[in-house]
Amino acid sequence: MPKLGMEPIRKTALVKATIMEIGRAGSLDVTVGQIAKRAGMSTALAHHYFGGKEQIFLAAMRHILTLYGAEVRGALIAAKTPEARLEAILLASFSATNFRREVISAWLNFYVLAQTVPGARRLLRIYQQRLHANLTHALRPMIGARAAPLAHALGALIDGVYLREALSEGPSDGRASVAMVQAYLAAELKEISH
Amino acid sequence: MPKLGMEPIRKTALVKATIMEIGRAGSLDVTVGQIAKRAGMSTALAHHYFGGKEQIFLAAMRHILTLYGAEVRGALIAAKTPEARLEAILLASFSATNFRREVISAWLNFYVLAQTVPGARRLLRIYQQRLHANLTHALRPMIGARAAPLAHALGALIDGVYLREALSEGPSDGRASVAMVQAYLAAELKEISH
DNA sequence: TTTTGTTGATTGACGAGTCAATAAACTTCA
DNA sequence: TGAAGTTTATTGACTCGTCAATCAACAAAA
Repeated sequence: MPKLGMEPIRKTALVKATIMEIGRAGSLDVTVGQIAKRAGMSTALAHHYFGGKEQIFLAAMRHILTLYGAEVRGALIAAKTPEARLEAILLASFSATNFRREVISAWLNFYVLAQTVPGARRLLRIYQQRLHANLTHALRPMIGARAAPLAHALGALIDGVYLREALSEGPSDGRASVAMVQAYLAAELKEISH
Repeated sequence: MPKLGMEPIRKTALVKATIMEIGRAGSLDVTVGQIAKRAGMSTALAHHYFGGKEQIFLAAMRHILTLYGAEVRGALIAAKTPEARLEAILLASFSATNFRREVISAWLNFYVLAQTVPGARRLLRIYQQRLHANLTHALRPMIGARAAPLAHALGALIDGVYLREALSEGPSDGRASVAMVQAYLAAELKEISH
């Protein structure tokens, strides 16, 4: 019973199902059949809308990156001071939306994907550049030229916290992670200002 | 012409081939055939010695972890002061042996593997605990009770640097990474001592 | 009747693991 | 010493399962 305008509905269903399945499996060893089933349709339909498995993965990755980007942007408009901007970025990075096991697992696997699939690599680069730009922009008024290298380290630290979270047993604690990164930041900032 | 005592030779050949293949593919999507071919033998022989693909992977992971552990231990015996101990750990972590693309890629993929395979998870935990213990031990004389949380952050930072290295185009620069982590450390240490 | 939605069935490829068979080296003991 | 038996090394060929992708066909809306 084909109602029209199914395409966007099916596509978002597939994207969400993909993220959930990757999170469940903990790897990219997820069949189109599993994804399609979770999204409530046949494999053939998944192929019909996306053309192939790789494109489904890329769409899922794009979706996660888009969500994350939107959340950061939203938090940034309310932040007026550099300090507030930094906090906004951190809070968004470790928010309940982004700091969930499935999402973290998907993220980790996208890193793997980016090693072989140019499209995935491009997407990940965009995320890294945006994060770096946001951090640098917030840090520059505070510490000038040393903003760039510190932003670099901060980015690595954030990624590292994500990576470890992918392995931890218990429920993810975003607040603790934010606190840790902020402690680092505070130390670096105090150090620089003597 | 079967000379005896082939088992250890074959096994190490397979382990090395596994690491190289994972590095080449950038993922765990590596067939036993590819591994066996690179190691110069038939698939059947690989199965004969290891029993299955998973065990080959685990052996490769154990090998990497062992190498890393040995290097850290070796660097630590020469280090007498806490500062020297910290530097030793960092230098070993980003040494030419451990900070090569294939090894980093294998490392990243072992994180993925650890999400599903209990054996892999156990191995990775051991690595994390050892790193944490080493860092804490070096830091305690310097900052007492604050050693543990700082070691936690340091571990995450190191992992994060690794993660980013897996994606970077150019050749890996271990020295720059060491410098970055040390800058962080210096800031934290100065902060704590007022 | 053309476009959009949808699926069951099928294909073609690939890969893990098994097996039977072969051969060389070691062991035993008559 | 040397024949008989045992263990270790090694592989080609095969089985069995899985999965991405395709296709033919049907349904309903425009």
